[in-house]
Amino acid sequence: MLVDLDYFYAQSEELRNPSLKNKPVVVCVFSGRTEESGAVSTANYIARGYGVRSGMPIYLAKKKLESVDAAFLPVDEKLYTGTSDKVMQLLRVYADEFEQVGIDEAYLDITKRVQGSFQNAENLANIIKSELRNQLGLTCSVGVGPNKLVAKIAADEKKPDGLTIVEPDRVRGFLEPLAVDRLLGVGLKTAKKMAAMSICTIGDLARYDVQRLISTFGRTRGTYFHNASIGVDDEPVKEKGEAASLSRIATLVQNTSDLRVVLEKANELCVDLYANIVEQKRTFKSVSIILIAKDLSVYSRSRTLESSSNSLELMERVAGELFEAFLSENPIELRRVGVKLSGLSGIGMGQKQITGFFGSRQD
DNA sequence: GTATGCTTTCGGC
DNA sequence: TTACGGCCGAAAGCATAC
Repeated sequence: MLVDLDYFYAQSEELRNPSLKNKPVVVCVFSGRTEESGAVSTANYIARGYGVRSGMPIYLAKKKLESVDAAFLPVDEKLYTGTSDKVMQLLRVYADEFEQVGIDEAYLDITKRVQGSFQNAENLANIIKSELRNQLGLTCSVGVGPNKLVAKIAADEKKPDGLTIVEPDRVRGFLEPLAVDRLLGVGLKTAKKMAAMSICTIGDLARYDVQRLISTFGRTRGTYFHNASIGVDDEPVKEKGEAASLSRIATLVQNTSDLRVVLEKANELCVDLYANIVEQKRTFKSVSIILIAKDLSVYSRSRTLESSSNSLELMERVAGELFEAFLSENPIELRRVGVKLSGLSGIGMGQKQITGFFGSRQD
């Protein structure tokens, strides 16, 4: 079962301030460049009715709502994390195995407790929906299926406040007419590539020769696409560990190719990241930089250290060198810059390394 | 050949 | 027609090690 909270950020705002419920609510990431620059994070369904969508420039969302009394609110991550924690605590109780995905979704393996019965699963889904509504005042959309892949697509089928059950013998028929981009891993680029191969629906994909898929998309993705198209998926519902990377990205006040301006911002991001790794008592092994040009094209560069570190000075130095090297080779105007730390591990360390070590001894 | 590590890009929310 | 965030993980593509 997949439980997906509806228009989560905007719904959290409605929960805090119920007077928002009868008007368009647009939760925005303001970049700080000008009064209105930035993008829409989430909008409630009233705003969506006016054509507002996630990722849309705020300017455009305002234009679509210019004649309406609408609320444009800045993201309040603390509020949403608090709401999310309560939701997850509630959901966890109903699962044999539980896996939170992002801030607003969770997979629940309920096979054992419903004894494999989809009728029992439907009843449980309805109980969960009522509990979320009555205890927390939130609506969600739920998908139930024989595996994670089908549950996910089922949950997307009816929103908001939906419930879609897909029993095993209905899986093929359910997926067949849907657009390929409903599959996880098929975004704009892959969908275009598939369209050029006359693959538009999941059914088209299911009928396509596996070997051709593999030669076009590679072994891993080709096989995945084929299995996904016929609803085959054996990914377990499994608790996630700590995040493997930590990043900060920010928009510059003006586009620039001036290294000094970039480094000033980069160092701010490093300080923020440093506070985070100190708080989490973690170290980093790689430092990456992310560069977004004025035309919104994205670049990244990274360097792996010889040993793990928790030093702010080293982080700033490596990021600085990467920016310097990039800009001297590509003197382009930048709009946004970011810094990412990966290869994260706890200080003292070694859980992963130790299991990896013993695991590799077997052959 | 297979496994592993690193860098870059893609895609989801 | 333009306009435009901030994260995260997965996978590709390449190099090197076994």
